[in-house]
Amino acid sequence: MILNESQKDILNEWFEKNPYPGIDTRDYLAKVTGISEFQILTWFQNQRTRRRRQKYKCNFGKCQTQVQDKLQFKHEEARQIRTNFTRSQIKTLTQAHDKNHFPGIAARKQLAKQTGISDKKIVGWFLNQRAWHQHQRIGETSGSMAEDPHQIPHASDQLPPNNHSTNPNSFRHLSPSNAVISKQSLASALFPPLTPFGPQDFFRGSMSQFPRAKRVQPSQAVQRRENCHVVSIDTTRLSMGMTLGVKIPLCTPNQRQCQDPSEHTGSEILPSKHSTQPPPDSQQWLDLGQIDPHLFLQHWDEWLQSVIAEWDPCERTPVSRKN
DNA sequence: GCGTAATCTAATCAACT
DNA sequence: AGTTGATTAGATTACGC
Repeated sequence: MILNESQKDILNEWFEKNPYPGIDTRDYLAKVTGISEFQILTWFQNQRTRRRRQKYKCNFGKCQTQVQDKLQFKHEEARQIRTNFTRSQIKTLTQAHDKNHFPGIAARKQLAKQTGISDKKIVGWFLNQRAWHQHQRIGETSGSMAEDPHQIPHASDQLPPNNHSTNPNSFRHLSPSNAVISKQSLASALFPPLTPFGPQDFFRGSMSQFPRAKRVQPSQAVQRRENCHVVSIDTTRLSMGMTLGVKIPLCTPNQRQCQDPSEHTGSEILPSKHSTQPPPDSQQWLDLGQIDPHLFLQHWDEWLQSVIAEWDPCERTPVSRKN
């Protein structure tokens, strides 16, 4: 869908006033422009990202200004009133989620019709549900790893059946023994203090100057894994205070295909959007115990140094990117 | 205070220009 | 090749109970 000029004019005008419109403004704009509130939301999100990218290209003041921008508009407009889904709605959504974690537009429309929930809320519900499952899975994996230090976490494991009603994001309340360590801790353990903004900023999402973990779309995951040999590491064995499974590219810095370690986060191993086939099994993943630790450490060191050497803070990526 | 819907950023895609 | 709308993960915020 392409917005026409008058629609863009209206949105741009409102964007100048407030890049963080609340639900009332978005509803109003939806009426005025004739496009959905969800599309308004998406348009503003894309605009913020792209204008920021232009504005702060090669600008180290980004972090500070971003925060200021957000604080300036935050809370000025109300959020959408929190929805309480009914049991039957949750049941319907959960059943759909069991069948397919990535419903397309057609499936969502069907669900919207069935439940009376808007497409936007369905998208949000599935997002939160997947997030909950992902962290639940990691939590279970790290918990079991503690019992069996030889067990390698395989991100390609099938997702467990959805037996709970609704508790996405409750991973935040995992007990310490089960908790997935924060990305900040992971970053501080993985990266030397050469990063200009320190480990705290490294993974801070909106604050990040250094690229955050690169994601792979569900439909891409299988393809990329086939092109890159990766070592799946049980990081609990590295005594670095980490419990999150990390996969490290087993290739030299000159091998361009798999330089970015973040391409191999667990999140990339997702069911294909267009396929009901389970992800390839874990046979392609090498057990750390199968390789020479010295060889591994050498590659690891080489890789780290290459990332640091190649990283230009003015560029958004430490290594070459597809685009 | 807890559970979780809503919202954020960044990365990425496909379709279009 | 650049632009744009859409979708995703992961993180965070904030509302309702």
